[in-house]
Amino acid sequence: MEKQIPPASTGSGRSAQADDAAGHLRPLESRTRDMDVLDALADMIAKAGLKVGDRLPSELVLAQRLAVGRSTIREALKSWQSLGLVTKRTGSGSYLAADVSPGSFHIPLTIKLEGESLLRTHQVRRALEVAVTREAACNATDAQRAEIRARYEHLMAVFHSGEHWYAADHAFHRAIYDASSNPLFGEVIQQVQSAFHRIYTEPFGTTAIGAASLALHGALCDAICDGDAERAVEQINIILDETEKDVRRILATGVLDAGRPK
Amino acid sequence: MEKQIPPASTGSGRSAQADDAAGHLRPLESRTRDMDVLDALADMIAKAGLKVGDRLPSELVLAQRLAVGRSTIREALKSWQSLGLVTKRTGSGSYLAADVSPGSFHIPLTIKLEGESLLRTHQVRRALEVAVTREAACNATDAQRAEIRARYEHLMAVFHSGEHWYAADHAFHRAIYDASSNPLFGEVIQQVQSAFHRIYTEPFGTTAIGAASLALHGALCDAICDGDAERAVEQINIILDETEKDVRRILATGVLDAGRPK
DNA sequence: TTCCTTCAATCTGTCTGACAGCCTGACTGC
DNA sequence: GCAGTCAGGCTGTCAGACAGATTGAAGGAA
Repeated sequence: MEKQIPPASTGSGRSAQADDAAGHLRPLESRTRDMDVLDALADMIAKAGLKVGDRLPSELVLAQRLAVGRSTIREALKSWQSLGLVTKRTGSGSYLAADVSPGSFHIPLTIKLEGESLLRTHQVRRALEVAVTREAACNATDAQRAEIRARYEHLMAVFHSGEHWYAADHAFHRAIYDASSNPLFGEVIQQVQSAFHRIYTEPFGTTAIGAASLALHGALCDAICDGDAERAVEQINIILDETEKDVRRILATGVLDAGRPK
Repeated sequence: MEKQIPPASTGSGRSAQADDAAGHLRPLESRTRDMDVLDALADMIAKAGLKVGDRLPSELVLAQRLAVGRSTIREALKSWQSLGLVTKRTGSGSYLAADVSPGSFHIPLTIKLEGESLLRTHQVRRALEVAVTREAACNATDAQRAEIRARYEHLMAVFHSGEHWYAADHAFHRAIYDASSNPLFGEVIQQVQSAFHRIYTEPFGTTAIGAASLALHGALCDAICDGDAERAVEQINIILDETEKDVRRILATGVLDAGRPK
């Protein structure tokens, strides 16, 4: 991203050599005060055992304790805020919004909003869902399989009661992610999904998207609980096919709001 | 992430209903001044045609033009900085680091640095690489296939010359991403890879990782250019198997630096 | 007693002004 | 032509101030 790709012509070896040599250099970031503040905050959070939702000390307190100006504290918190690690409420305080353990770091993804973004994010989701489903089917513990089944039954109960089943569906899929023994899959999928929702602002789980696929979740649940990876992958693909049909229908009707996401 | 998952017990339907109802609500962001500034900046960048690497107007100028305090400008730019959209150089200015087109947005990922993070990011990469390889084999245009082959030949030329082939390998894989007709795949993979590199600071492309797989790239290139998706997927899996072996070897020798990434 | 109103303390969002250190381009002397 | 020097511009950081939002507690009404 920050590096220019050399031309494909095999002729000039000099510039390629120079580029390769430069490949050994990493931009040494000038330690700025904000970073020190964030490190200190991460330590504080770990040592104080703060959990998601807890309130951080006020900016004034932090500034005094760390012996820096409030502006510096604010800029540091701004970084975390834009990474989704904290949320700030005017007049109230800063609240932990994610698990900030020292030794966790963050990669921002940039997605361009174009006409087919919905399909694109769905494609990425499919690749990840297939992998995570296979993982879960192969590696889930008995407790995790029981959890998946419990979530599935809860989902069906909610659905048959006629209530909105967004949260229940979310919980079901998340149980699968958790069973995959690789939390990164779940994180990436959830973030991609959140991008999906930001593009198409209508809440997932209404009749618009996914309703047709709900009847198929039972087979997926069974396959995972049986440890049958191939059948599970087959089922998740069928489910995603249904969702993709819905997405294409939405694209065809041109419901996609042209406005940029805020 | 900001929502509590209801307990799996199927007993209480009330809380689940409340959560489902809440699923229809989106957090309405209290328009804060920073956001307005960022919107204005995005417009400015679009209208002025600023490209990656260009310098933004100074904070003072921006503050005066937008009639806000410099603090506000700084906090807004801090957001973009932490999202990797701009880089700031002390005493020099702020520089565009990514394509900030109005209508692009950003999803931050959190990765915990643990012993097996390398394997986890590699697993995610595998899921995405398989998908993107299949896409590329099926949908690449003739020009794109030619580009892939050119990059491959360049890669081999660089390799046989004994120089470092990091950039060339990067370019080869990127040509595949570009041929997939879904730029999102490439973006996600590159970001995951950059996380990989931040964990294991040694540059990819030295003898440590990937050298064994280089000989296998030819078959991958052929399969994609032939449009044989299944063979291409098979080949990329073999390549990733080799890389995974290297990763496991690194983990076994405990080379992973214990320090947190800065 | 219980509920509602009011209020004061607290906190964030924003602006102003200031200063040190870094960067850059132009100038100067050789 | 070239290298060193310097002034101006820019960012990083701090201190102080004020408006608006929030919150919890005190106090009054039913």
